[in-house]
Amino acid sequence: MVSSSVSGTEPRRVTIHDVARSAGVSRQTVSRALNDKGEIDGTTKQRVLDAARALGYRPSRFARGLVRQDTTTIGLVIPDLLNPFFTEVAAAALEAARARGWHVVVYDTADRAEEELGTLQVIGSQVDAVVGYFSCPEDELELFTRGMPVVLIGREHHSARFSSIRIDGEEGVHAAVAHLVAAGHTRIGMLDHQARAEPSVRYEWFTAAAASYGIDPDLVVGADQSADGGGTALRTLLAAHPDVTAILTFNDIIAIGALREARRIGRSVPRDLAVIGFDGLQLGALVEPPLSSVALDTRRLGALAIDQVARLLTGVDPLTADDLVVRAELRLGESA
Amino acid sequence: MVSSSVSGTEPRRVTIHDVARSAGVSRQTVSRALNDKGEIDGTTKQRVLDAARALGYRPSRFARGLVRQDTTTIGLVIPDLLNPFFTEVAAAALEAARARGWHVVVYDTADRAEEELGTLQVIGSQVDAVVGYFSCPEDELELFTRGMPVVLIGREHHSARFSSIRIDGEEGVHAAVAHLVAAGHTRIGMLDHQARAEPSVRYEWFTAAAASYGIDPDLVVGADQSADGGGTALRTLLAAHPDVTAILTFNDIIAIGALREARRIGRSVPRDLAVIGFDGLQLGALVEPPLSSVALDTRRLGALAIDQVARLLTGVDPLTADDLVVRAELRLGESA
DNA sequence: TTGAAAGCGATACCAA
DNA sequence: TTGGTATCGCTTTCAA
Repeated sequence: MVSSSVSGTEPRRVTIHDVARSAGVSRQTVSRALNDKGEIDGTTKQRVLDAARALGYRPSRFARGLVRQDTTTIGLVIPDLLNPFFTEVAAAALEAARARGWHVVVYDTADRAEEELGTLQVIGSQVDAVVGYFSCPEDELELFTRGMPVVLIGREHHSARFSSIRIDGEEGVHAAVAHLVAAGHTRIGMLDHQARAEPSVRYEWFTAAAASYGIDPDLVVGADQSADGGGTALRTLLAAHPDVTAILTFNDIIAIGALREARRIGRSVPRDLAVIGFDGLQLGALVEPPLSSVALDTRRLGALAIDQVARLLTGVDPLTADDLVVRAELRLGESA
Repeated sequence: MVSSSVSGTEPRRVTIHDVARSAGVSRQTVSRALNDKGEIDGTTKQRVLDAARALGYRPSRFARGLVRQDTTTIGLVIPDLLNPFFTEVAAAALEAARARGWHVVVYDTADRAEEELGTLQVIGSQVDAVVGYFSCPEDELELFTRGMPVVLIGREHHSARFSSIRIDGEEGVHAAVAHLVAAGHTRIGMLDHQARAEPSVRYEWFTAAAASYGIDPDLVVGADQSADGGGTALRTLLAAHPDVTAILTFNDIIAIGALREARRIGRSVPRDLAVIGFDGLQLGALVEPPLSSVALDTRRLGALAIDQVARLLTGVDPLTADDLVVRAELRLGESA
């Protein structure tokens, strides 16, 4: 039924003009009929609608957007949609955006910095604002997002050019360590993020908390951001420090991998090894035993980012760094 | 640094015209400078670029799209981004679209049919094609997507108006049942999808396979599409049929819930209860024991959908129903 | 109730 | 190397 180009002829776009001609009216009348404006005769309207349908007419979003400057589209850039943490944030952002009638274009950078730039290049001319995770240098970010509101998530340092939502896990991690200490643990290890050269902020929170309890903070090993990475890291850690009885991890995925590995090597959790993750993924409730975690409110994270975009876009009353914070708190499962 | 409206004045858009005036050149020269065309003096170009920067100029995507009819945006509609199955499909679709330089606007309908229509209404004027899961009646779907390519996923019946990717799990389910039978199981239950009135196609595959082995196919109970739903359903099933020693489930999420419930009630998996899911989620590898599943190639699913969109969009050589199939195959973990 | 004309903000094709 | 003009497809005045 849909007519397609038969003999190599380009299927030239059906415009409002074609509909007008076919219905024997002017373009503006077509516009009225299509947009449900009043001031139009019922019969005429029907005739126009029929003609439009017959021709398979679809208004150009560009032409329409050009005239009624209203549609807002934001670009959401995340490193990996398959990582449940980002998925949760994305879902929250999508929901908050939908509530405002905005569209969200999602870009998955596959965790590669070079993809980020490519994405930004493309995005730059396609969205009204950008929200996301970026690992590329700020000056490049700045270069590619000129004049556009940008809200960074979970990126600690930033220039005045950007808004950024800070993840504050200091208290949560402290509570986690306190919980472990109270349970009698004295040798607490950490499976940190290994990708970056310097230790993560989460590790710094851990060392600070450990210090306040007189715990040795040096039982740390880097882990790849995956379940397998967590398993491998746990093995490495225990090989070096067999006396470790509890671990904190950079995130829940790593923790889940550690859980699995512990089971393999016959360490019962939490009896022989207590495990506390970070992020508070819904996924944590599905594993055995249910994961304890320093949990983040991902819904709030996504909603906050979108809220700030809204403020930036209208220019009214943007939130300051003090408000752009999501605090993590210890949520106990059964793994610690 | 970003100038915003100070005294209630609308922050009128900076156009190419403003830049031209500020740089003392014509609009076309500005366009040349911005788009890296040749035929422009280096000095002039720099002057224009500086002016643009100073003014915070950003080209209108609508105006640009209007004249260079090239950008393609597709709408991806999924019921729930938090459901790992849809996430996997979405990730695959995103990747395939990116490879083509397309943009993907993602809409989460929160599993509600009425949201689907609202989404379609909005989407209709914002994208060039639609890919996704829909549960609303076909005629409504048709109404809201007039003249636009639509690729449905995993929806069995469909009018000629749409393309649809069929999920064929017949052989996979048969293999699953064969595997269970070979292991000595004779009482095999199924935790089906409960939302719909009629039993699912997956259940039909199960009954067909069961029949060929002389297995009673009536040990079925509906489950909510969640881990908790799986647990509840398993409880119900075992209460009615305590002699069941193996189950198939509508999907992996339900299976994972069943796994957890089995553990709670002291049934060891797979010794006391064999479990086989459906979907083959990556998540299945994280639970204990690793889930056996009738696995779908979600990457292919997403890629295939995007491929068909491409064909539909250009009008060349669209795939037929026979090609639009993704077959599921049994992938054994340790749960059966 | 309808239509003519004037934009919306950019790019393309000429001519200068 | 530049600038004028037409054009993309649609909506919005303003007249008729």
